[in-house]
Amino acid sequence: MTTIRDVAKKAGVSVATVSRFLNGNGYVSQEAAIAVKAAVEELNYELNTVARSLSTKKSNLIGLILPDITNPFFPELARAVEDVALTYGYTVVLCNSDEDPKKEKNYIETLKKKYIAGFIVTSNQLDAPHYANLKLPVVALDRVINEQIPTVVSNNRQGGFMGAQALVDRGSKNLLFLRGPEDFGSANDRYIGFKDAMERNSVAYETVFCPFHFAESESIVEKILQDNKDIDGIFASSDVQAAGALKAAHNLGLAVPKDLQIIGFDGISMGEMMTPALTTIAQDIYKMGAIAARVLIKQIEGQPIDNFMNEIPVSLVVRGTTKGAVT
Amino acid sequence: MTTIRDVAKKAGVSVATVSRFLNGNGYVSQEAAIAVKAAVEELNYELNTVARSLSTKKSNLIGLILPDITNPFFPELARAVEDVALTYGYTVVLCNSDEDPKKEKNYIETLKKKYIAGFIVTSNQLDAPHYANLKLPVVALDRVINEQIPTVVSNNRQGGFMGAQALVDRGSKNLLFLRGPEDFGSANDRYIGFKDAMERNSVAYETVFCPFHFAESESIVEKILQDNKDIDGIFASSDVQAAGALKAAHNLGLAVPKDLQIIGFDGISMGEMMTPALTTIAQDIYKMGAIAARVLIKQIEGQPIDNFMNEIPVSLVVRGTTKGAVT
DNA sequence: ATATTATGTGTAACCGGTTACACATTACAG
DNA sequence: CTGTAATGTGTAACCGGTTACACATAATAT
Repeated sequence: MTTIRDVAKKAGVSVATVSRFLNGNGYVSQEAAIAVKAAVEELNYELNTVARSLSTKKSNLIGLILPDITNPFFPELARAVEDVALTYGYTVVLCNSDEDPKKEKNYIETLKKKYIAGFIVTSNQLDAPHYANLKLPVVALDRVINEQIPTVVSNNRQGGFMGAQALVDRGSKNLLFLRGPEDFGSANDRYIGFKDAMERNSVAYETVFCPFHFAESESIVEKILQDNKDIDGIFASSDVQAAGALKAAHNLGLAVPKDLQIIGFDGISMGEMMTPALTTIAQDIYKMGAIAARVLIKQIEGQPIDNFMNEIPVSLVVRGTTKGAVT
Repeated sequence: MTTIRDVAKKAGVSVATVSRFLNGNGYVSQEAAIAVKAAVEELNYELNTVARSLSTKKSNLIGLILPDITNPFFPELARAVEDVALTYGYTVVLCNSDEDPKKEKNYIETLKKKYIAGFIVTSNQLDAPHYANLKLPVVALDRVINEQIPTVVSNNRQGGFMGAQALVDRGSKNLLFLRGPEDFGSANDRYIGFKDAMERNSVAYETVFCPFHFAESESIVEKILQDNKDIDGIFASSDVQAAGALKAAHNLGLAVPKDLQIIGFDGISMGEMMTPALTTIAQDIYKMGAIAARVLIKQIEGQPIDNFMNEIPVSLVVRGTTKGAVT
């Protein structure tokens, strides 16, 4: 392995000059720059990032903390983060916390020791102070941690409103709203938006807490649909829940969307695979991930953050689980 | 940050002794061990892995190369790899190559510079020599690279046979087999198994190449079903393809499984979410990932590898896209 | 003409570990 | 009782970068 000393020798300068040239800081004469550049190319020199990390206590690693890699929403997000990070020369370490706080802490500790440059946090296993005390650049993605931490979220309230309104507009009179995990702020915002819409429309509705997991959603919804035959519209806080609801409807022989309309939330590509394809409030997943990555990198590189709250608009994607619009 | 020198001072020994104690190699007297242990605890010392990596040219990082993080099969695999790696003290870096050889090479180069301990490769973007020349422990997962590289794959031939036979047993007389990407060995094994079954049963069949992507599968299958109304059974080389086929069937108003039976391959949990739920040849995804991780770690730690070819049995999971067994 | 500032470079210490090697002591074999 | 092996420890070099600081020269200000 060629080192910076080899390069220095070949270029006839000191290691300090080589380092300065490589990092573009300090003074380097034109002459020296040319010599170093030639030596680097001739020797095929590649900088050792481990040595650099040891010395600078920095790295080009970004941690992306995900609660559940098995929920398609997160891989789609991860892909966007990765895309952007790579173009800026950062490597993303995916941390699947599996909704286990211990696992998440373990990841954070391990990566801090590796001088990780920062974290993008999409999970909500740990409480806010824990992230705030990290002494590291952090971006909250798809959730709010606190006002000091730059945040990228969808306009969840608006989405909640839109989904509810869409069902009402299409004739649903008895709604079921599937709330997300109680401790998940974005899910609560969706609920607030939903309630908002309910106040402006006089339709009956009920709500139920439901984890973002298919099988649980299926059984919870199936039970409710059996107890309450009037329900003719379900709005889920996530597409995975909606998939469960759709399954439940099928299990009970309900015609979707004729007897029961369903709207999900997320806009994961899996929605298109279902039958009927899922109508949903689509988040701009790629954009969210991309912005989160950019904001984190800005922070890492000490650039000013213009706005701490990036609220991304959502959109209603009408597919098969709702009736044609009743305008 | 407390260093090994702080510990040495506090324990009244040299850094070499501390290091030997920490790594459990070389001679350390009982007395010294106790003193060091106490000092470590008192000072809350934690070893700096970056410094260690620089010195040893080793790390506890494992790279997991995935072709497409968006295909649910891979996150499920990743989870298993991660689980096992974590218990052995390794950290997994997920490398989503996005089926782009350049991206994959970039990952490999970046991680080699970080003294990555080894790779688990599930992608097939690069040719065999590239992986073989890595000078690093490698495990091939869900694909074969060559005989020198330890391999974990499903019994794909058997799976191909089973799926085909299952359709025939359930009355399908005109099969369509969706082949996977031509350069993907495991998919070809599934095809071989399928053909084997075809030779033992006199049923008509046709095959078509089809990428492991939902939308393409849907349109390819829809076209074929329109051209050939006789097809009454589809066997897909992956569940994602099968999802596309199911969608195509729905688009054309075909009753599944009455008019058309469908069997997928993989056993991803998404199969349960579809309607009807997908009958499939299930791979033991968790087991595959777990074994791959263990075999890689064995290699890394210089332990002997008992068998280079780990073929994991598959199983037929009968759900809703096939008729009840005709025994 | 002198003081000050900008430009340019090299030496050597440092980041925090590992480990070769030299040196000591103790145990055991012959 | 001596020779050899096993046990135990410390010093100092090394991994491959970064950078504070000292020093030199050229450019500009006064």
